[in-house]
Amino acid sequence: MKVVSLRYNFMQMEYNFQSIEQNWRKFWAENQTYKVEEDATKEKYYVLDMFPYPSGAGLHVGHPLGYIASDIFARYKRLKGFNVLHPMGYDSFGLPAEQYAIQTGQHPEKTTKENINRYRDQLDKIGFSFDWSREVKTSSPEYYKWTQWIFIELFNSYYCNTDKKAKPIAELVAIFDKKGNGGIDAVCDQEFDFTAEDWGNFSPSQQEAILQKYRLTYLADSWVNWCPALGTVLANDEVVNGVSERGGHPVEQKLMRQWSMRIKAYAERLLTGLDGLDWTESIKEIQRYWIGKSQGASVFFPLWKGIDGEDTVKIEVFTTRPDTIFGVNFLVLAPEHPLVAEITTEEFKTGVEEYKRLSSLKSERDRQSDVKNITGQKTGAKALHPFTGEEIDIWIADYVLASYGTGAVMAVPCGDQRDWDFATHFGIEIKNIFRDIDISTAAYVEKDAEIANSEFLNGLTAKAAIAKAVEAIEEKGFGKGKTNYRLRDAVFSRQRYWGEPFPVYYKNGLPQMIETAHLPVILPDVEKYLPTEDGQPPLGNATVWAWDTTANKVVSNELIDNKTIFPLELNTMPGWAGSSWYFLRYVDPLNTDTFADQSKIDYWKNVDLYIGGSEHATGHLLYARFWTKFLYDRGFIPFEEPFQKMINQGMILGRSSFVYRNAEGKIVSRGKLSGNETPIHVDISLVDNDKLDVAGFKDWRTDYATAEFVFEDDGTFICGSEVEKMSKSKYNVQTPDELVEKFGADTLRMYEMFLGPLEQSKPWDTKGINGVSNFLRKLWRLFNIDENGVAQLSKEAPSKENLKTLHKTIQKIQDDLDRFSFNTGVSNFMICVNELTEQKCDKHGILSELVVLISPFAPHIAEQLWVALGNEAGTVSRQQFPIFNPEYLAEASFGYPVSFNGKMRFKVDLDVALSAAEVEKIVMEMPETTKWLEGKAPKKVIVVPGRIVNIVL
RNA sequence: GCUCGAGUGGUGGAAUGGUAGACACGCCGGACUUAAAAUCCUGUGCUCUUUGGGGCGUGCGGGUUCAAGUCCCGCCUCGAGUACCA
Repeated sequence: MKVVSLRYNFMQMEYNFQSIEQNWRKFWAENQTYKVEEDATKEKYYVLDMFPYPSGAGLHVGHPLGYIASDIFARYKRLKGFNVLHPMGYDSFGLPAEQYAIQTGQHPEKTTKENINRYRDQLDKIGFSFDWSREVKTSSPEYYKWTQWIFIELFNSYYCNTDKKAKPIAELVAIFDKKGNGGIDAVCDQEFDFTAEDWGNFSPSQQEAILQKYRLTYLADSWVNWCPALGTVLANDEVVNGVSERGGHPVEQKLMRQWSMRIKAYAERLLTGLDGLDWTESIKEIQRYWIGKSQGASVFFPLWKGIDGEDTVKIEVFTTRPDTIFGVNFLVLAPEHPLVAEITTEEFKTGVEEYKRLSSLKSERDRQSDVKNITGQKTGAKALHPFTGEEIDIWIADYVLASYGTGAVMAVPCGDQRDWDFATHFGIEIKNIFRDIDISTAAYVEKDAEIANSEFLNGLTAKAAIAKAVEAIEEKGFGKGKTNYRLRDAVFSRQRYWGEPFPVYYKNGLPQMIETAHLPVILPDVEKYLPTEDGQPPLGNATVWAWDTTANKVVSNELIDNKTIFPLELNTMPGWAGSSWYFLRYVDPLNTDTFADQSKIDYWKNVDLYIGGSEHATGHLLYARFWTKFLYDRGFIPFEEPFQKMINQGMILGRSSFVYRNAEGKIVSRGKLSGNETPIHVDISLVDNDKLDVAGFKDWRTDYATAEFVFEDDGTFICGSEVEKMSKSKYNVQTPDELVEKFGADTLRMYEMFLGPLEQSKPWDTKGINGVSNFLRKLWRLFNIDENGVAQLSKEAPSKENLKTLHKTIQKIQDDLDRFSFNTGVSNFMICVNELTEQKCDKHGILSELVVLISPFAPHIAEQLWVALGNEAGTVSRQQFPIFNPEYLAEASFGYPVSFNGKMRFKVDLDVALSAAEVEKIVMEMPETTKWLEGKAPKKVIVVPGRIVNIVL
């Protein structure tokens, strides 16, 4: 033993990861090793990471987790002979940079640039195989020129329900010119009819107002989530529990004129498209829920007496339970419903006004937390039940939402708990339409009861009754069957500075698109990044922000004459604009004529593997799917789903350390706590294995310099710990840089993978990193590298045992990678190296294949060893290797069944690659088999290739 | 409340219905060393034991199966999403 260890120390070159990694980083950059081009002779594979927002805090160890996994996969695919597109960029528009700008007056572009440089620096150290020549930044004008272009295309499109796709708005206008809008089945805000003649007589602004109801992006007054603290509106996915996702500020409802995206037009396709995607069921489920399809009917309830004899006023409600229509006791409108003011009787005017005022004051959050508080107000108006002709009261209540369905419901207290609560609270009589069901204590919401008191629906249960009710409603013209979606159109305006400017100017109050040839409209400079005094968005501060329609350029505001020079839009686009199509730009990032060259798009197509967090389920992932479908409809791209397979990596949490201060101000060790101490976060760099570096702690903060300590009995100071999100303020941030410095990038890469399943959230912990570090040193030692960096290995033929170890590993690693089990992949390498060490294997043939196999995981050491084996530098990173071909193991292998277990099944060693018939023969001739069969002939013999033999009697 | 996911040693975690706990950390013991570090070796689910071995073990209770961590039914706990959606 002693001799062996001495021999290694004297003769072997140490594994010096620092110089190795530095050299290869340089080599890869200089040789552009990872640059890819279209290559028709190779199959493409597109591996993408969700690009980061470059925040000021830099990367912590959690960020690279997904990047490492995708990098391993990209490298693996390259070894298998695929032409791999693996780019990276930055989602560089966003709130933090702007808030920093407000505080410091620095241009967000400057801080963004600094942050990007820092990110790039950190990323480079981890050995990613990104093709950096394809880098995109959403905040660069060359990029957002095409974001603006997509916006214009959306503006110039409508959604045709007949063909179930988006089409140019010009085609719609042509139809209007010819025959009006009768018979057109298109997605539209409102139902109304006009003839070709009407259309011709409308003024341009009337025409435009109509078109806005069809366009896929449109300007409309809508109820939006307004966040006063951020001074901007937010999309639904940016509001969490009634507060803003960023910063946690309260959000209220406000009616504002805003750009919106007609994503609702795509609701059905966004829903059905999920079926073909290889995503986790949970993300699909979240999207399904968010889209929220429900089938039912919309029913019109005429007013009891038309206002001033007018009999056209009808309240439209949406219900999923038309079978309960005879149980309707009253109607409820949302307080914001447009008809409320109109229908309210004199007697109830003040009450209704007051109720509307109170509910408008409530924030979204109050409205949510107030669920148990039942409120409502009678309007005095009455509607007629369409079937029975009964008079029913119309109420307003804020449990009815203006933005869902029609903003009005038919209340069926016997069959809906909320209606029941409401009726009970206000002492409204409840009609029971269920046979033998007691509804005195609660509504009956199940659908299995027999319906009674309902004329033609009597005796039916829900399913049949719904169909029959819809039939009757349609037949009598009271309404029609309808599908409703919870998904709402997405607000697209933000009252911010640091975002894409709209390519829009206003002529007579009507929005005009700037022609593509004159894009991009570049974000102007402003003095202040805050809203203007009169409440305009920050772009209201810009002095050069008007559009000259003759020169086609941005000019000074002073020149605005509304004849040839017009004001430009003051809002900017939301953060998700740029990220909704960036995967397309990577394909051809420098193109100035189009968003990407058609032939390149045709070659690379959509993303094969997308890795990122699941927090984007209802935001980015939905919007990107929407835009992709739109671009597909309009013939710009040949696919309609952007991300075929997706893996969601879990969050890496921080492990915070605490010291405890007692009432006397002493700092107490964990073992000496009495329970009355206050925990204080302490920087984790001062703590090793829960042991505090007391001297360092005293230096850390001046107020601790003279602190008194209560130590453990053995004189050490032990910290407490807790798992929390990694954050600067908790002093628990571990940067990858320190670990790369200390252990090397290859160790970091493998350790992050070794931590556990990729999808799982887990606390960061460096306890086990030595294990990986030892493993790489062991691997290095196997190669017996001499002073000149050359591997001293035997050219002898490998032993059967050597081959078995290698082939088993090749098989397992492929299995692991194909099911994205990177952690077991690392383990299998460890097993392999342990076995080869034990076998004292120094065979060139075995070890060179091992290097290839391990290169996706630990590319730096693999390159070094590859060269040490006498190969050309850089080739292991790009070349195709036959060890991954299915034929390889079949040809090279030898196998035999190893274990007999149970009565009918044989587990066979993994590296068996004999044909099924051969395995069957061997197994059938085994003494155990013969004994078990007792002379009977088996009915069936199932051989799972190379794995398991089942014998069925 | 509803929907989805997960519960395995001291720890992170392996395991296609087929020898549960691979691999790693940690720990115990040993070798080498003046010493430390590094390295290497042995052991390590719990438990009983006459040291041969035996019993019990994958949140709980049932079931299917020759065989269940894995499949089915009912609970418990934790996590995620969502929340008056008519």
